[in-house]
Amino acid sequence: MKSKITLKELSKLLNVSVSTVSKALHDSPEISPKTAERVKELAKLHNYRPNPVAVNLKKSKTGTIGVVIPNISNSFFARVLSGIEAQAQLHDQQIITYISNESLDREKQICDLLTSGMVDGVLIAVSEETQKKAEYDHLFALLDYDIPVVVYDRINLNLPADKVGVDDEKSFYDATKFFRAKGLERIGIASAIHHVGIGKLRISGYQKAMDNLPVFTARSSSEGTLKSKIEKLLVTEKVEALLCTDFESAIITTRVAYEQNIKIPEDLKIIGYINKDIAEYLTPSLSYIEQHPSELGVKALGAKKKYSQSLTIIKKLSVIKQPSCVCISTEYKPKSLTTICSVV
Amino acid sequence: MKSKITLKELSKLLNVSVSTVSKALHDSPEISPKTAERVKELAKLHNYRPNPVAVNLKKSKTGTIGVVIPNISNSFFARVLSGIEAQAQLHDQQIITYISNESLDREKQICDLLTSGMVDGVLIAVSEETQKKAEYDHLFALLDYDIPVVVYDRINLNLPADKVGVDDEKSFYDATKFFRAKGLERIGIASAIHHVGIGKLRISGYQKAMDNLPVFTARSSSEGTLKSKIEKLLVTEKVEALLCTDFESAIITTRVAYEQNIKIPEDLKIIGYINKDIAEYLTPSLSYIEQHPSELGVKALGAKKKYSQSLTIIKKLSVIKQPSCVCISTEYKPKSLTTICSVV
DNA sequence: CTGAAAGCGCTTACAG
DNA sequence: CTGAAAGCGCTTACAG
Repeated sequence: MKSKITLKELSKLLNVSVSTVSKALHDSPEISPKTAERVKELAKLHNYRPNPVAVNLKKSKTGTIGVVIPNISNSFFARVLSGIEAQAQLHDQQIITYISNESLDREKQICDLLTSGMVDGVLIAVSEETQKKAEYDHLFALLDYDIPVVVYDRINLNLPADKVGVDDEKSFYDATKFFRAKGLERIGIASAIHHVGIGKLRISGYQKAMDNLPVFTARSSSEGTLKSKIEKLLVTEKVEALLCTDFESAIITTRVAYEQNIKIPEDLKIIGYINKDIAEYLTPSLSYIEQHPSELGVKALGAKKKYSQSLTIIKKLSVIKQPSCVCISTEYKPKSLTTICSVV
Repeated sequence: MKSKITLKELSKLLNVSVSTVSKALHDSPEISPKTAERVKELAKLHNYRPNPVAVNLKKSKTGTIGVVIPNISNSFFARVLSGIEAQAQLHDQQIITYISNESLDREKQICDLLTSGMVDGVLIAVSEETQKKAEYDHLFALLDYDIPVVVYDRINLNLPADKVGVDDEKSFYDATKFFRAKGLERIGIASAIHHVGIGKLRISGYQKAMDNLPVFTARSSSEGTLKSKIEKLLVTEKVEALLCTDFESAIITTRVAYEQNIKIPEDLKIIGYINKDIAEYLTPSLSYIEQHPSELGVKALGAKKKYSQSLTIIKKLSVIKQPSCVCISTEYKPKSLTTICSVV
C-alpha cells in the first residue's frame, strides 16, 4: 500500500527545502538542472501527486463546475451531461452533478450549497416547478456571490446570465419545410404542450413555414382529448405528414396509427421532437428533430469559461442549429442504429 | 454583490480572535454565550459560509465521491447515478461524475486522476473494453492508494472491493417461473450475449426453472442469424412466451412479431432484460426485468461508507432482489406510465 | 541557485 | 472564557 507522499516528505528525503521541490516540479528556471532532475526522479519513484485540495486552496479556486440537471432519466439531459463532461476533461475541470428532480425546493438547496464556494461556476437547467412559479431568487443569489452561471436548455427566463439552448421556432420551421420539400402539402401538427412557451414557438414555426397552405392542429381542449384530435387529423383530414411538438403527442400518434392500421412511413410521415434513442427504438422508428444535446453541453461549458474570464455579465443567447431532420425508417439495424440519422 | 467573507475578516470586525469566531460558530462550550451570540449574529448578517476547500484541507478529506459511468446514455446508468446522488445528498457528499464511454483508456485516465486524491472514494462500473481485456491494474492502483472502491453493476471481476449488482441467474429463474405460474409451457429464450458471462448466467437461470420442460434457445451461430433463430422459435416452434436476455434480442423479437403479424401479448408474451423506460415506450409495451438502478446506486454508496469506515477489504456481493416481472400492456397511459410496473 | 517566510481559510490542542 | 500557535499541503514573492 503506497500512502500518498507530500512535498515536505520529499524535501526531507532530498535534503532540500520544500520550495525547491515545488519549483523543481514546476520546471521553474530558478532551479539548477541537477537538482531538478534529482527531485523529479524521486517524485516519480514515489509517484508524487500534488494534493488537489491544497493546490485549490492556495489558488483560491475549486477546479470544479456544478451542473444542475432537472431529470437525469431524460436521455436528453444525460447526453448534455456527457458533452459537458467531455469538455470539462479538456480543461481539467471536475463536474459535480446535482439532480433537482424538477423540484424547486431541491434546486434552492442545491444553489444554497453552491453559494458556499463549492464550485467555480454553475451550469443549470431550471426545474419545471421553478419555471412554473417563476421564482429565480436562488439563481440571483448565485450571481450575487459572483459565481458564473450559465443557463442551458430551459432558457426562457429573465436572468442576466449566459444562455445556451435550441431555437424552437426555427426547428419546426425547418421540419415543416423538410416535408414540403418532399412535395407534401397536407401537413399537420400535434401538441400536448400548446399552452407553454416552447409549445407556442414550435407551433408558430410550423405555421410560418406553411405559408398559405391549410394548417391542421391537434391539441387537447374542452371539446376532446388530444388522442381524438389526432385521430381526426389522421382519419378524417387524412394528413400525409404530422409534426409532434413533444413526446406525448408522438407516442399517441404512433398508437393511433397502430390501431387504425395506418402505415408509417408509407401512409403517414412523422417528425417528432423526441429523443434520438427513443425515436430509433420505436416500431417503426420515427424521424425526430435532433437537439444536439452533447454539443449543447460543450457550448454551455464554453460559455461559462468565457464569462468567467471576462467577469462581465454577457447576456448571450447561444442557439444550436438543427440540421438533421431525419427520415423515417422502418428497418431495424442493430449494429448501425445511429446511421439511420444520416439517411435523409 | 456580496463577496465572500472569511473568518479572519469576521474576527477583525468583532475584535476577537479567529479561533474564538471559529469555536463560536461550532457551538463550542468553551465560548461564552454572549460572545457566541455576537459572532453568530454578524456571521448571519454577512452570510458567512466556511470555505469548503479550506475545511477539507484541514480535515484531510475532499467531501466528494467519484462515480465512473461507462455510458450515461444508457438510462440504466442514468438512474443509478440518480440513486447515488440522492444518497450522497443525505451525507453531504458531492458527486464528481466521470464518463468512460466504454473505453479502457479513458477509464485509466480517470483512475489516474482519482489516485491524486480528488475524491474520498470511487464507485465504478468498468467499461466493456476493460472487461473484455480483463485489465484491472488501474483499479488495483486505486486500492494501493487506499482509496475505497465499490464496483457496481458489472461485478463479474476479480477485485478485492465491495460489489453491488443484480443476480443475473436468479432474475431469469424468477422470470421463467413467472411465466410458468401463468400456465405457460412452451417458453423460449433469445440471446445476443450467450457468449459472455452474464448471458450464460441468464440462460442458466432459465434452464433451471424449466425443470424437464423442453427448452427453446435462439442465439446467433454459424448456421444462422439471431433473427432467423427467433423466427424459427416464433413460427415453427410456436413458443407462447419468450425471454430476451438483452436489448438487441428484445428489439429483434418485436420486429419479427410485427412482420409475422404475431400479436403481443395475445399470441406471444415477452419479458426482456431491458430498461424500464424503453420497455414502456415500445409499441406494444414489453414486460421487463426491473433492475432497480436507483436502489443499486443507493446501495453502492452505502457499501463505500462501510468499507471506508472499516478500512478492511470486504469482498461483499450485494444483490438486489428483483420482484417485478412486469405484465405486458398494449395500452398507452401517458400520465401513468409507471403504474404499468405494478400491474401484474 | 536555494531556502525561509508568508499565506490560502480553516480547526484544534494548548497556554493563559 | 479567550487567544496565540501550529498545521492541513501547497505556491510564490523575497532575501540571501
